[in-house]
Amino acid sequence: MADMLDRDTHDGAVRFGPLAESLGLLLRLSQLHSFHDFYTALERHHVRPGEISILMMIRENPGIRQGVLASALMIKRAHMAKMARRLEDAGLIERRVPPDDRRAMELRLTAQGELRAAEMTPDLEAHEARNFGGLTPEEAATLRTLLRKYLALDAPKED
Amino acid sequence: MADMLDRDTHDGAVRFGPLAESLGLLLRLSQLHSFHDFYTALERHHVRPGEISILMMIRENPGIRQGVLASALMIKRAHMAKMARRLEDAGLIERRVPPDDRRAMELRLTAQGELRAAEMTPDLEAHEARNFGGLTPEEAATLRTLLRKYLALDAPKED
DNA sequence: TATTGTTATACTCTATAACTATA
DNA sequence: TATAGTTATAGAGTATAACAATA
Repeated sequence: MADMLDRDTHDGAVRFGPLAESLGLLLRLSQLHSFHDFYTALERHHVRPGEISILMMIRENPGIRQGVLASALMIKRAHMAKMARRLEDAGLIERRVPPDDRRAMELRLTAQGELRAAEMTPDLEAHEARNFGGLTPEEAATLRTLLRKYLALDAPKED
Repeated sequence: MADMLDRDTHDGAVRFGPLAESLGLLLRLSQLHSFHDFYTALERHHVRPGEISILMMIRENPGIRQGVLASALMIKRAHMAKMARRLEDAGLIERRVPPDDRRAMELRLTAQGELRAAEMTPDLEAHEARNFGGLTPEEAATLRTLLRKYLALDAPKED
């Protein structure tokens, strides 16, 4: 269908060419695609996109230190500091200086934070259940497995 | 080592919990992971990350219209207008109003743009060849196939 | 009326470096 | 000296809405 195009006047289908083999671009477009649904699904909770994963990760790892969380989520420390402060101001997390290292900052959900996280969970799950794009559930499972391996998510990581 | 954790004082490995099944988060982290290498590999060409895919896409689709390109790359029209203008100012692309629709704007690489694209190609290819993360080349190929299907990249798309 | 591109604005995220207080 | 977190700043991406020209 696209083979009748004038070589120099584009009208119909877009050719990705070698870029269709670019893992980086495919990941970027896939992330945008996924994000679009994510955002509309979670919009009503009035939490910023980046904050949701932080809340959920703190729920899974109570007492996690800011820097550890930042590196797990590939967020810069400087940015994490701002977001953590904001979540504290919003009353969703508590930040506590541990006695053994007074430079550090441990993060935990407050009761209100737990509530908000619980409120968001159904919408998150609905988003995940819907977020298959053109994939079958089995293909989506394979995709997740490959992404985890790509990220070496189970192995310990350096900064 | 991590099994002696107090339920509430995190120190060792980070638990992703249900988030390890979140396609959205996995895509986001993977994209950041990939981008990190991409950025350092292409840094010396002094072209912004977003501009590289635009140049490469115009090379593949000479005469493509701004809006079509924007939707293919999932960039908002307003943003594309700025980037296209910038690339034009840099002398890398030419923007031409087609006679059949004088609202539109067709994009083509200039000679200088072709040169820059050609200069970047080896670094792009080196990045792609390196960008397997923890995957085997076969797994990376499967990952690309799944992402293309997730994106329905071959099928025509709505806005 | 609808569409293409443009401009303007505000917000989010990112990168960097300098700073403090602790270790 | 090195590390954890903070602050400040600049840059890049994104979302939205209002607008002009054209269809």
